Amino acid sequence: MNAAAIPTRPSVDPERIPDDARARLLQAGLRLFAQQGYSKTSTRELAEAASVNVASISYYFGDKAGLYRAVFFAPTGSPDDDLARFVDVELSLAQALRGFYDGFLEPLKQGDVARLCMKLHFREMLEPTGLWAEEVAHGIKPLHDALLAVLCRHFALAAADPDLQRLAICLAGLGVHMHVGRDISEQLVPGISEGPAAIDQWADRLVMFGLAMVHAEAARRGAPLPGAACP
Amino acid sequence: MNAAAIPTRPSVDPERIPDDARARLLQAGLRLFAQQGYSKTSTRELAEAASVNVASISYYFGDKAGLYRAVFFAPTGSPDDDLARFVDVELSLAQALRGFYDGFLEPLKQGDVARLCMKLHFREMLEPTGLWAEEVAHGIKPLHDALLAVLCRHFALAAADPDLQRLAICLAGLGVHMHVGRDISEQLVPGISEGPAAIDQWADRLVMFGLAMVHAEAARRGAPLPGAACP
DNA sequence: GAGAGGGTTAAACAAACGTTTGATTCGAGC
DNA sequence: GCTCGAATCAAACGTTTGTTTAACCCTCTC
Repeated sequence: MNAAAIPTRPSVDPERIPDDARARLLQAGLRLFAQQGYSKTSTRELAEAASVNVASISYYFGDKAGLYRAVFFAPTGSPDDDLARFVDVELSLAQALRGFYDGFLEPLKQGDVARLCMKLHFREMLEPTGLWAEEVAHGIKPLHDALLAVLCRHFALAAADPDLQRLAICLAGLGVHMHVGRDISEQLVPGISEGPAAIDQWADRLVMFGLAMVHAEAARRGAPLPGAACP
Repeated sequence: MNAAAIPTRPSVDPERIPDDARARLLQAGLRLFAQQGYSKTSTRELAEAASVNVASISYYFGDKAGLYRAVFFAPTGSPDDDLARFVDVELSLAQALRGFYDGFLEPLKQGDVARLCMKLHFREMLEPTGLWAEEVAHGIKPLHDALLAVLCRHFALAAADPDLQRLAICLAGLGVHMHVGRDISEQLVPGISEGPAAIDQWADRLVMFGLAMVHAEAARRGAPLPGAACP
């Protein structure tokens, strides 16, 4: 079927939460794709979970891949919002790191939707498709570059060198691991990430650990930062 | 077909590297399952990659899932080896962390086999099946507990509290991220993880960052460790 | 009331899937 | 020379896959 023939979201009323077939398909798609992956989720399973007919998938999204694309790029909180949390030049290093990790952890405090959305994105990490490349370019690369810029500023560097890249990757790694390793952490230490209070405590620790890593890198360079733990 | 009828590995000669159909299937299975996942890999694709007939899969492993199981639990370097690297009570904290992260990073220095094996395991992390639970119990839990024991010793604690658990999870997170986020790191900073020399440099940094995190936690507790950066 | 058209439905489609079958080849053992 | 069993093969099995078809509601418009 011609892609141009696919009907767009009918009657886009931002005021009322839509509960039509299209919305239910997006909802079911997010849950099923995130929980069991693309290939293991059949169109009939999707249709049944959304309480719609199988044909609705191709009717609204062209095909199964179209539904997946729509789910993947569904409103996931603008990446600019995450950037705004920590790029401000007025922010101290600790404040910037706080904003950086808040961007990672806040979705965990919200409902299952945001969590499933994250899981879906991280799933693409292991089986890179075309979508993931786009996500890296538009969602992750800007975040990484922004973090590098913040670090450069505090290190008084004109440009990032490999060691600063490694620091940035490790800082991000702490945040990534909160999502990727969440289930296994819960299995090892039940309740360690359960509830908003626990997430807030994680944020405190991530900031503390991140700060320690930055100061360690500064010390290695022989140029301790102002406000370091040991002046 | 009865499971008991599945022929076990014929003529187990540890001296000679076997190149029979069974071995080639395991090899192809590791590569294909790790690269594109279980569902996206068809039996015909496996058979063609291994240059064997499709029927050989059910002949040697019962079914496709049996081949996957065999690949998953194939000799992946005993978990005890990883433990032995850092549990020695004689080791300093820095030495223990060095051993801990070496266990994570050494597979990255070896050939593709070890790397694919890691990828296969981390893939199970996102779609937990029965196999993953077993891997957690036998491969990851001991590692986590051993790391906790080392930390307890250096912190002079009788038992681990939640904050020590968080520290251990973050320390492990740095190692995990080296595998999970490797591809994307390479995409963000080409060459950052290419070659054994780069991996060694990563090991140095991970130890440094890990040490900084431990010391930060000690400082937070108001009980700096001996040998801290700022006595 | 006739017509139009978006939305939904059950049924059917070809293709691909995992698995099984039965025949064939090969080499060792008696 | 013969048998037996392990190993391999092409072919076919029945199921499930994603997708499409054509008919069928509805609710509006004229």
